[in-house]
Amino acid sequence: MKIKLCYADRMTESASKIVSSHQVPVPLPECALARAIRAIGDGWTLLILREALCGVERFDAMHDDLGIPRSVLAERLSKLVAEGILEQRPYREPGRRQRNGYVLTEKGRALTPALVALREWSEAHLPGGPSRLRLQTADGQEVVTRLMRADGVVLDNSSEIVAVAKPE
Amino acid sequence: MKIKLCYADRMTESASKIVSSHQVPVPLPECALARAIRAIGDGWTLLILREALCGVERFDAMHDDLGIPRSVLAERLSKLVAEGILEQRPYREPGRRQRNGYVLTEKGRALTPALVALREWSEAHLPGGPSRLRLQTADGQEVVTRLMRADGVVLDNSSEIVAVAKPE
DNA sequence: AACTTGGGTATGAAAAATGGACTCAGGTGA
DNA sequence: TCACCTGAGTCCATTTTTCATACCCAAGTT
Repeated sequence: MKIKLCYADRMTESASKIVSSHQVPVPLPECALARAIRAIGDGWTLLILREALCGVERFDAMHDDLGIPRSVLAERLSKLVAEGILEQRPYREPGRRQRNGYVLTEKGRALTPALVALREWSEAHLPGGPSRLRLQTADGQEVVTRLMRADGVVLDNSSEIVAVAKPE
Repeated sequence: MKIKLCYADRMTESASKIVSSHQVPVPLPECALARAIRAIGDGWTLLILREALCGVERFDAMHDDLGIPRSVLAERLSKLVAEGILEQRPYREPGRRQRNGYVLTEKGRALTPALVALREWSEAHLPGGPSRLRLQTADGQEVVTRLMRADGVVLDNSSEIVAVAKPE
């Protein structure tokens, strides 16, 4: 997947044609969402982050859980470490030699809301029955995501959201 | 990416070894998050959803914006339509023949919180400067996502979230 | 009739994923 | 000591996707 570094001229030539605030071609390099997708937007990477969120740290455990080819897992793990989303944590079991596991960094843990939102969407809109994966607080309450306005008012899911391009 | 249909035996054999509530290998088919990732977790698909969220409806506009190969775009769009995330909306410009655009269904719009969360993560943790893509309410206030407990209390981002497997 | 345009297909080359074998280091048991 | 085991990878041949470019088609325009 080769993401283009810049938009074609469509934006400039069509800028005056934008009537509604919809139809907003923000150039990819100036879009935080596009950058996030470039960083973690691939199926195996997201599943690896799910494992990490569940506290699975070891190469072989991830390999067994996901059925991912070892070479792909190795490549994705090192990419996530290079990006600062995972870090290696050496550990040793009694009577075993030292090995490294992979755990989320602060930056990696900050992806929790996105993963929770995906989980909620899936439960609400995809077939497959209820999820056995629960994400909860230390005191056992389920965690959910909600859209809010910047002033803290929670939005119901019928509210209209519009995408606009900030003037450069 | 071939996601395994079921876990290896690790879960059953290791079930008693789970000490902390971390290390929770929920089988992939019983995990809503895994199902969401299988449905939309690939880079081009996420970028197409971003276009749709921005109100871009036409094949050629998406092609120009993303630089995606036409064949890949055609394949992804038809998959999204088959999954009920996008729907074709025929339109005709004056003096032009009828064509179809692609717009989000209700199910597709329900992905907004996940995409907003990704955008926020990117702005907070990836380099690249501020995003020009703004998501806001009709009255112009920025929209954000927040983690909450089920009882409505907003969690700050230092709160500990634990993943647990519901008993089957 | 010839030309244009949006919205796709077809095709061959290039890149990535897959699955299985192989490696390597350190610990264990005989 | 030496053969063997294990976790954590690397290597490689085969298959599958992507990529880029060219081509196609239907309706409207000149």
